[in-house]
Amino acid sequence: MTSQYKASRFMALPERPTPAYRLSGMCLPAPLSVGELETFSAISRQISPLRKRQTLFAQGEALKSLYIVRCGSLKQVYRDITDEAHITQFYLPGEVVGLDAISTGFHPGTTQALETTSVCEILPEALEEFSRKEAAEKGGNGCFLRVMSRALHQERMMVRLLLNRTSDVRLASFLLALSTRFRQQGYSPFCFRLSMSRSDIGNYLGLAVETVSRLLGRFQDLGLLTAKGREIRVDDLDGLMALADGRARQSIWHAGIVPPSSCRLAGMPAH
Amino acid sequence: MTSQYKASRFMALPERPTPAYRLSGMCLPAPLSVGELETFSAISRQISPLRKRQTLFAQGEALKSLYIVRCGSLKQVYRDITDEAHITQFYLPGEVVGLDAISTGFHPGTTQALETTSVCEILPEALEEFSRKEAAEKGGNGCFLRVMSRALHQERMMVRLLLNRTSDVRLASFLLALSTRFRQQGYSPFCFRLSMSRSDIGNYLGLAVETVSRLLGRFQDLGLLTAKGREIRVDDLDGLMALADGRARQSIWHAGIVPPSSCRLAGMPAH
DNA sequence: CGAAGAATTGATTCCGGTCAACTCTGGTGG
DNA sequence: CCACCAGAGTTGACCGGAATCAATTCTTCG
Repeated sequence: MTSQYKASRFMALPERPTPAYRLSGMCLPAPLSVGELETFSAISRQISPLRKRQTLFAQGEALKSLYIVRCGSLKQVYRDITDEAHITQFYLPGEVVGLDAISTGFHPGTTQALETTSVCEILPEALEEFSRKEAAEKGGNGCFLRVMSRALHQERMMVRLLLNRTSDVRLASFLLALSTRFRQQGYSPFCFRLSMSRSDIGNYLGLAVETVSRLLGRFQDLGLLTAKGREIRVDDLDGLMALADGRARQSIWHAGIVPPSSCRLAGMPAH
Repeated sequence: MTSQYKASRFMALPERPTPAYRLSGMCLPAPLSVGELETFSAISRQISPLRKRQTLFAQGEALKSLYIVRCGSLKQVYRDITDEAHITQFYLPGEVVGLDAISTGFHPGTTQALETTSVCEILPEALEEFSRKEAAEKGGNGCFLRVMSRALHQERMMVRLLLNRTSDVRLASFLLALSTRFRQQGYSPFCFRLSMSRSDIGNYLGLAVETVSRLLGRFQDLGLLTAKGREIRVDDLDGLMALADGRARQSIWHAGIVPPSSCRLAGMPAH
């Protein structure tokens, strides 16, 4: 037992000792790796697909099972005491739904399908059995815990992303995250369909719908992408990434193309 | 085995079936309950206290142990690729430090003491042993997982808080969270000392230092609290809570007291 | 088709960031 | 002991980004 081994006891599969992470692509919870997915598949069972707008569970409902998204997508909506709705997560294929209910035993938000969506159910008995076995083998440091830790970390990065960043950076990061996810699922990272509305995106990113719309228009003017309704085609991935990493020269409104009238200075006397 | 029991298998101690949570008091990771604290204490060992500014571990360092704060406080600083520092957490007594390192095996941020601070170390061997036992007993649904789930949930609430809320709501929520924590630790919830600087608070909440300073002044004018340096006295807890829950009548700048000059209109010709 | 929701576009407002000057505090050394 | 200084905190003036309000237009879909 080397000291190297000792030091890495908490580790699952050491991924990489990255000292600093990029902000871009941090907008969505990390999916399970292929190996993890297989593991969980073994203890889960498919349930009949959800139609658009159908809910998987409602806010306040007791946690019965965890779920893994197979295909399609869901949004988790948390309604606060002032009855305002906040979208706290989008769940895409490969992601685990329900982790945030474990502490209280009740779901903190309603989760509903954005399109026809199929999920697998991880029954508690199966998970229990699985955990027991895993714990015996690896000392309680199983992939379940790892998934959770990753979600936690992602969430912290998300806070940072949304906090000090301008609207353009937020949206660019979000789109890149989606693009990455689609690539991981074997779809084109350049051409995909948004399953969520503009207002869902705005809500999630803390932006007004109008801002999302304007930004998409602006990205198009800059040649970064083409948006037709909910169809997105990424034309300049590097450009988008530069934007998302804050590495763009200046505000996108001053990057050559004519700014919209509302941003031109109202030439007021500088008395 | 009733269906009630079955439905609550994932649950630890069902806390309450709250359908909607308040945003206020969601600013800090939940501490361990007394029971959990005892449990972990049994498998941890005290290490020599940290002096102010001393680091517990640095960003990128391999995860060796988890820690529980005994007394004092720490901040976790994440430095991004543009070398900007982001405070991702404050850790107060009773909180577990290091959970977000489990997925990669490396700490995503430097963690340093804000004041003289003592922590307990949870050695990996002890935790392993503990988890194994717990898994055998309760089917892998131990308090460790619960702590993590809670942290995840807290983090999501935090995002919501920072995202759509105005600066006054953010700061009020933050102060209330601190107040609550002090009460839980047996200290006065009305009278406490901030261990972090104004700029730390600003960084954490995504506000400029100046804004934090102005808001504290404003809160004082409104009779919500008294701030003298880092000493805080809460004078109107209900008022603060109303503010934090967004249930305050209107913007705090229009609540009677004279607004600062910079907010008065500069009477410019409206042509 | 017609109605309801989604998306775009324009005009205006305002919150909070930035820059700048200043004060206050605590720590250090002559 | 006090002078000095650096960092923390406060205050003011100004400006810009994004919210808001408002008016259309474009999509779905019953």
